[in-house]
Amino acid sequence: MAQKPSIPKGTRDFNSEVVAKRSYITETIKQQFKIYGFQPIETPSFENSDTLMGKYGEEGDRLIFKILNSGDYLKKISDTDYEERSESRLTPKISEKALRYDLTVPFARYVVQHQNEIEFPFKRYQIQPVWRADRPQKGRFREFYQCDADVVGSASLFQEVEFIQLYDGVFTALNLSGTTIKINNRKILSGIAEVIGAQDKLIDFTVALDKLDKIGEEKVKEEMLGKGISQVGIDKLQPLFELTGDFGSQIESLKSILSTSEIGLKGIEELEFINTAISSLELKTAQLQFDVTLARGLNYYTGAIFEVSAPEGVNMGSIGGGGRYDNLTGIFGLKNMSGVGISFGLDRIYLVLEELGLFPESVIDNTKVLFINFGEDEAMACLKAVSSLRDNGINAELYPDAAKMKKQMNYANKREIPFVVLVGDDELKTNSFTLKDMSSGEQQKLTLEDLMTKLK
RNA sequence: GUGGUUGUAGCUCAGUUGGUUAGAGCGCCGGUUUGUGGUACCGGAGGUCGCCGGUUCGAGACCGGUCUUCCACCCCA
Repeated sequence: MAQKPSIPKGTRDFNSEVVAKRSYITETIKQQFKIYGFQPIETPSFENSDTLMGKYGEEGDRLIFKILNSGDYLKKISDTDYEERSESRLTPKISEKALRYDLTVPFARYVVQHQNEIEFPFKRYQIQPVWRADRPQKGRFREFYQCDADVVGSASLFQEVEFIQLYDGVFTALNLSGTTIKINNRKILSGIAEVIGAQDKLIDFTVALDKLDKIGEEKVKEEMLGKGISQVGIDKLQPLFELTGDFGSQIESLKSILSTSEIGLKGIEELEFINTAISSLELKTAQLQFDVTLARGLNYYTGAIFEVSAPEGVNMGSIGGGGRYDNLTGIFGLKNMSGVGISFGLDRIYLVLEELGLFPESVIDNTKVLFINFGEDEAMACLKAVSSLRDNGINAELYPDAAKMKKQMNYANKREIPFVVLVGDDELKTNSFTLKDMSSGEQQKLTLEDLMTKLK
């Protein structure tokens, strides 16, 4: 055999069964998106590099797949540029396009570009693949799907409330109960940074705090100290590490820490509003949890931030995330356009549903009946019947060759087709159809009409 | 980007300190059975041992590189 072909690292082929299961998830999500009033849009798989670069931080830029210019892309490079071997100077000259890294930034670009045609507040959803040049590992691919819903043009906190309901709605519809929607507020993080005198180190501070449940209190403090946050400041954080109790009481203790920070108190006020609303509306299967360590890497969030974790016992990173961004369209020149959005990680949700055995049996829309081929005349009669079945929405097929009976039956068996129809000499003469139930082995002679009703 | 791990038949995997012609189970194809699948029995096909190079009289096995798998870190869906 020749050298086997292959696909790039971190990409996957999907067989029919996987496609059926994946589309079960996306259809469920779509349905919920529509119920909440979101309309679909799509954007190109690649954008101009400057649309994407610099929007996800240094780490993000490194993970963006760059597309090499067409033609003789080295022609215009000067000798000095070439000799310098500076990646950051050379890359923009040989690559002017890049694969999209998420759906949020292209969406912001879309809103700014089409602002005059859009009715605000604008509610859109988008289900498309994104690409990241990451190293693959569990639940992590280089090509994966995001399912995003965003609203721009409204600063109302009711949007946040509705998004939490939407999360709950989707996971309930997928029969995935026990998810936890973690919520925090960027303003609270800013407030804390302010109180401990580390406003300028907000990112370092949040990245370190985010690791609390993973590496523990001491290591977090070490990392903060290492990043240049003062010991005095870190000591002020102590109450943070001792936060306990329910949503309400955690917020009360935070209030005292943040009493001197205007922005911090604003964040708390927002959280309280959302929590009160959700408490009175009630969630179906998900649980809303305040998590002060929740940071989320993307630096465009300015208000609420969300992250959804799978039910306890399933080892999987977050299966969804999102938040409020007050100025995302600002980077493309449209000011004062607050937005908030959430994302579902299709590929990870798939892995979770698979692990918990939550896919319904019926997701695969298999052929219902196979007509055995006995020869040209018989096949012709079969095709007529097949056509009427198809007209009635019954998945039917005719075995294309007059192969041996055993081979044809075997095919039906392997494909798990539940019924076969036999039309030979006898049936041709009497204009009838012998229907065989593959699981019981029973068979009976029927008219076309009876066949139709049996298979419906 | 850092560290580890994996690759032998379509699939799951054996293969001893380097030594003849690389094996098993399942699957596949054919037959027993020319209008009846699953079971049984019989027979058969299928491998440049991921790829490139090195050491050796001799490499599936040892060494280097590379690609790939999975995992952890970083970061993230």
